[in-house]
Amino acid sequence: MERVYKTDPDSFTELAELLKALAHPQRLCIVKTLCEKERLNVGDMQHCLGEAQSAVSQHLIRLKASNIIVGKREGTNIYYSIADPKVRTLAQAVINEFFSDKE
Amino acid sequence: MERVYKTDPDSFTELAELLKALAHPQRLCIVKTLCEKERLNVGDMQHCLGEAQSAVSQHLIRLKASNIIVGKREGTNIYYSIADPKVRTLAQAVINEFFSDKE
DNA sequence: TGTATATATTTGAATATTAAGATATATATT
DNA sequence: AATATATATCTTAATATTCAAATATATACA
Repeated sequence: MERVYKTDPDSFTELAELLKALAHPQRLCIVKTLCEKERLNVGDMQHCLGEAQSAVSQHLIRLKASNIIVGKREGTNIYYSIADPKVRTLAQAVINEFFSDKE
Repeated sequence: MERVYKTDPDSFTELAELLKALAHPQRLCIVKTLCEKERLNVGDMQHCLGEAQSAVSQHLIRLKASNIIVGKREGTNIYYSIADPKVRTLAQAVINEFFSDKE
């Protein structure tokens, strides 16, 4: 009996987690905007998303837990930004690829 | 009161669905391999994944439902392949981006 | 027709995700 | 200290995902 190919699903666990964290309309919206704007506080995102405060906050926590964003407190606000260049590149690649050539 | 930005989360619904379908280790494994091999039948994937037949079948159905793959019956086998070039490009971009520069 | 092989579907249980409302915490200002 | 603002956490209910086992279907072949 012959194996046609051999690949290890375990090696995809981390990427699957990352994609899962991105795979939500509001989180994608947050990430895309952060890719463009560098940093935003939660209130700004609420305006953008038209979402309940707790919902936005939970999405941010999810994104932070997946190391997609980081938050920095400044006074009463917390400013979020993309955690690292690699994530930014990946997120932008996905979004651009998807929205490009909608011909 | 001033809006800092305005983006519509709804426009991300479709992309979120796509990413959600990809966001599973075994499905990523399937998709990556299909990107490289053009086409595979279910039995081959089972060998690759080391998964129960029903699990593999259900992942394939999920991927098919999200228009990521298509299946073509040939006799007793069903051969799956990536549904369209755009999905292939996107999937490859994600995977390459993620696994590249693991320096 | 009967049987083997490849694949799909159904079902059920465990777990995860989501959203909303209520409450809590941290900081700032008076 | 009291109050306001920004954000987080907890709780609950609804919904979705996952996997495995059992069963069903489709094709091929004797």
